[in-house]
Amino acid sequence: MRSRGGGSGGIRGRSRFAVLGMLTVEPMSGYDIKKFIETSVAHFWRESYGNIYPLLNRLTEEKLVRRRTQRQKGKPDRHVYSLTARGRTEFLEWLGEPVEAETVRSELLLKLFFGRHLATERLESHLEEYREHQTRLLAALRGTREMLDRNHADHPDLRYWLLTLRRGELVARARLQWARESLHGFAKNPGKK
Amino acid sequence: MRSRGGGSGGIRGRSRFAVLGMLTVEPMSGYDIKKFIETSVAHFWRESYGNIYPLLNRLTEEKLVRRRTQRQKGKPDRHVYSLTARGRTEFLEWLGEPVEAETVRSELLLKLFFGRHLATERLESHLEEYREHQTRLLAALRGTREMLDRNHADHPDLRYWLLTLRRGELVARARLQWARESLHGFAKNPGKK
DNA sequence: GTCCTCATGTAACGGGTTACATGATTCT
DNA sequence: AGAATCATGTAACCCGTTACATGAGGAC
Repeated sequence: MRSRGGGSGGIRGRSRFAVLGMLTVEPMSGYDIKKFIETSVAHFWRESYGNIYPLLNRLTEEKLVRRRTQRQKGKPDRHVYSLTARGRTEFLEWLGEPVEAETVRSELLLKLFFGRHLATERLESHLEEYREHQTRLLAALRGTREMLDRNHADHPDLRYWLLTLRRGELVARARLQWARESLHGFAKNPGKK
Repeated sequence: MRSRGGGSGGIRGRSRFAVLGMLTVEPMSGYDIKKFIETSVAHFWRESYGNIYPLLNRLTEEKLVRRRTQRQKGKPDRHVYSLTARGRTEFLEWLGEPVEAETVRSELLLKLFFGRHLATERLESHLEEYREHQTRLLAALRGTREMLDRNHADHPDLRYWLLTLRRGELVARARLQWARESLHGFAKNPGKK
């Protein structure tokens, strides 16, 4: 019996397709992939180097990507990866499959759920911090959007990138609204409702 | 050097405080905890039995909870856990600490981000499914809210429970709005924007 | 008869993070 | 002088899920 356990979906991890997908944009090194993720999908997806590098090696073994090595002076060799035909096929297959249930976990909500045991000021400071975080996030999203409009107005992926940005903005706004509303609620009625 | 690796926050897992917190509501068995989670915080937190039971054993060893065993006919012994003073203290400590950065990963957004490579119908079906999912979620949240108002109108935790529900509703509505808006966008302009 | 609920637990496994290791170059 | 950027990689380790194992009693 060898198909037990494992995250949420057998042997096919989530990260592999993220990486594969980034390579549909253009050939990149592991380092590039990380940077690109940070400036494009960071609001809904992250990867660490400790995940990316071993992954790229596995993908190379599986012939889903091809590696070209560029020698550099004073720096380690730069490995530029590009999709193979098989890699592209597998990626497209995944892309068409229904989205698997997402595991959501919000530590903030968990803390608020038990908020009765928390001093009102602490509770408010949690909300406060959250509000600030969402504000920063919104600003970052707007920044990204402006950057895209400026630098990538003709990029074939632009439309889809904006789609995800838009969701980020709408959700961040809703969270912001909720944080404000909740803070007002506690300001008016510190002890109880 | 023994404090390497590990999720996001050293040896203190996220689940332990979720479990500890549930026991502030009332003493419960592992089974109860799971059920309670499903009817209260499921929209932002989940736990599996395979996590809960071993966790309760560890918490018992660490003297953060106390176990009472109830014998039953035809069923396994029922273990009812309650917080110890130490357990309560550790829980309250955690409750006051700032919320750690949350890892967000949305497979849907990842797929849409690469949407250029997807046939428009498939892309729409992803959005469609998401829209339905959010609609069901909203209905469930409203159901929970009504249930709370009916059965727990005087529960000391009610206010905080409603707070988390409210966030669930606002965010689900925003996501729903986004899904509709995006579907309209693609209906009008299937090929490109 | 078959399915659901109650009830607890273990084994296997995949996944992903953080910290460490290394080191030249360029910016401040 | 010190920090950040470029660049790749490994080791340790925690976290949590799924599938399996077991079994009585009640509902339909």
